[in-house]
Amino acid sequence: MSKKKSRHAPTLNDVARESGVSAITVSRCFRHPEKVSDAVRKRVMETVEKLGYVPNSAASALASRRTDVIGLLLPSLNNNVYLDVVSGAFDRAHGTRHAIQIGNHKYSPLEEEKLIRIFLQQNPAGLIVAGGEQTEAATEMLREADCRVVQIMDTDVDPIDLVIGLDHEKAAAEAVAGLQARGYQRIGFLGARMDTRSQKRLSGYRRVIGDSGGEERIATSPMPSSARLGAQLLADLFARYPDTDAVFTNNDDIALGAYLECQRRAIRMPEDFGIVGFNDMDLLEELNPPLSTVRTDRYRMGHDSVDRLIALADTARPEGAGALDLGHACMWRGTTREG
Amino acid sequence: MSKKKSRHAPTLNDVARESGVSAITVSRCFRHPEKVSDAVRKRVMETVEKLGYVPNSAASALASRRTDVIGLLLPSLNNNVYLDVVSGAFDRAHGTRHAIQIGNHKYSPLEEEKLIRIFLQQNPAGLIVAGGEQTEAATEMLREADCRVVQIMDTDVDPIDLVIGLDHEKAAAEAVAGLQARGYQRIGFLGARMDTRSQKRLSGYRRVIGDSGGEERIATSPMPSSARLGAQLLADLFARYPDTDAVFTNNDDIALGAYLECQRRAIRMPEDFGIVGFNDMDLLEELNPPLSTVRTDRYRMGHDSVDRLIALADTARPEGAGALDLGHACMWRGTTREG
DNA sequence: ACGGTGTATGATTGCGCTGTCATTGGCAAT
DNA sequence: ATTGCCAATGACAGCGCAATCATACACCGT
Repeated sequence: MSKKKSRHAPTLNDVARESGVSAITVSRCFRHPEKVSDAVRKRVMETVEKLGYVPNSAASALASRRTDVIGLLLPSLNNNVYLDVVSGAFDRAHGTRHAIQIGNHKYSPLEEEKLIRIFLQQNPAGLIVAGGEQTEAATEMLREADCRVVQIMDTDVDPIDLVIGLDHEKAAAEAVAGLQARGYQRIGFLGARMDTRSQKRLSGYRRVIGDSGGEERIATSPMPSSARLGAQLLADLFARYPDTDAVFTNNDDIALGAYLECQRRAIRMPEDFGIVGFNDMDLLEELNPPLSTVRTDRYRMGHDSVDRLIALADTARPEGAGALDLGHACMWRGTTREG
Repeated sequence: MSKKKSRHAPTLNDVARESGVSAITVSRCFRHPEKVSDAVRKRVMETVEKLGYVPNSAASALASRRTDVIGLLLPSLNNNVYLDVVSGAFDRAHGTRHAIQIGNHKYSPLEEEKLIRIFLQQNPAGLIVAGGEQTEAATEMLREADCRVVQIMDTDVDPIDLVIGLDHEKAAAEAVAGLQARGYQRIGFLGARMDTRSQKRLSGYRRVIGDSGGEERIATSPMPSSARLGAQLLADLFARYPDTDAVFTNNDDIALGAYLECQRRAIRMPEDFGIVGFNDMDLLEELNPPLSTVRTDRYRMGHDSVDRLIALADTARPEGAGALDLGHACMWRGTTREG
């Protein structure tokens, strides 16, 4: 039985024997390279290369009670917004020993709670949640978790370890105020799905409209956002407020739908009607006229949260939980008049 | 030391003790439920529920030399096409013990080879590759792999276990023939990135144009596709072939760019110019006029490949590798004349 | 009553790695 | 030379589970 086992991946022991060191030293070359002398590490790494050794992550996880998995819990996978987050996260994790594992709870807090439980049970290296409306139990689990947690998308959530996002209320307020500054006076709000972030954008809209003594003109739907829905919402808004002269929308899909509806109705943009979207998906800039929107940096949210998680892995929960505001940028383009 | 350990997830042994059975029986309740009597299984499952036991996947993987991970190797994460695949894969895996792990090789065969090696080393439950242009070594590894492999996107690749996709050459040919049937006579091809699948679409175009004795009018770019590039490619094509009266494009991004460029040039669609895209992303149908395209079912590719992999897990490599053609559908809409 | 057959359950072992603690040897301070 | 200290390395045990083989028992036909 102690013959050479063919077709069998080399183990840590194989590398150790071949390099003339003990197994634990080989292990250290991977986990704590600073604790191994340069000479030995070099020799070991050459053997690793030669044998094509790849650490067995299951064994490592079992022994250390810690996986190299970073969980990424998202509310949707049908949405470009989260695709950008995923893309940033994967780019940062690439080449490290960390793997990103995605969970999709489809905007269901209960589902999210279940996913958090499952993920935490596997002792992830870190967890990224794009939440904002977790259940009590979920929040409690995250607080008790013995891995660092990054909350992304919003900045105004109760922070656990680190928050990376932007202030949706403020961004919306700025967009609406920008519309006013550009001479639009009867500004409406179009929103779909109306999750917590959409609610924040709505309240930013409300604040500015309220402060200026204007009338709220709101059309929303619980449906997921789409261009088609955007067109319907605009139609709905016009039915109720025919003199509306601009809309700020929940997101770019809705904005695009409104934009296309305006084209169908031969409403001139930006002269007679203004539109501002939210997120700045690539396409908008190519339209004629290009669509104004609020740019957000989703890629960086994904990228930076993984980056921080790798840096913070195996550290204790920091005293003061931090917030990293990635900000936003209003992109005033062809669907709004000059300021 | 044998006090009750607080803050410690219950293990299989805890469940076993609590239910009055042995550990292996509890294990069997999860892995091979049919081998346990109903009465015992019910009792065990109640205990599982009561203690909130969740199997430790690292330990399971180590002991069984098999993880519950299904690898999904993709060439891009900046693309709606693959997002749909991901979405389908996650939906199918949801609620099973299987986890999807994504790898993004960014259209680099060498990177893909590296990812395949890393994934295989962890003994995945299955592997999904959206390839078509693997390196020799990569193909060899997949053939030798002791997990089932599903190749998606194309049907005309050399199959390993199972192929799920569509015939891009045929789909393209049908689209171009459709343009001809609708009276367009000087049809161009617009393509970006020109990976293998794009090449197949191009050769479908070439075949039909050649068969009809027409002239090839081709504008391509190695850049990733985008609406902006689509506009440029159309401009390029017009510069060389001013009398072109229709284009079939590599994908919808390019089609959209061409569409917008036509709008800018005030070229009337479908009367004076026809456009057909590829993939059918949601947005197209909302445009004025709605954009004609070839519909492909990416969601189902993701969904079904996970489905098959779960069914085939732990089975031997089938004798005759199968191919599942999900087909396509030409969506003749507003950018092409009536047939 | 008997052996044969099949089903349900258990005992043992080890998967590959890393945490912990022990050991070694070199070197500076005394 | 002695002590103390630190850096580098090693021995050992065990993480939680499932494969394997062993065992117990019910049930069958003869």
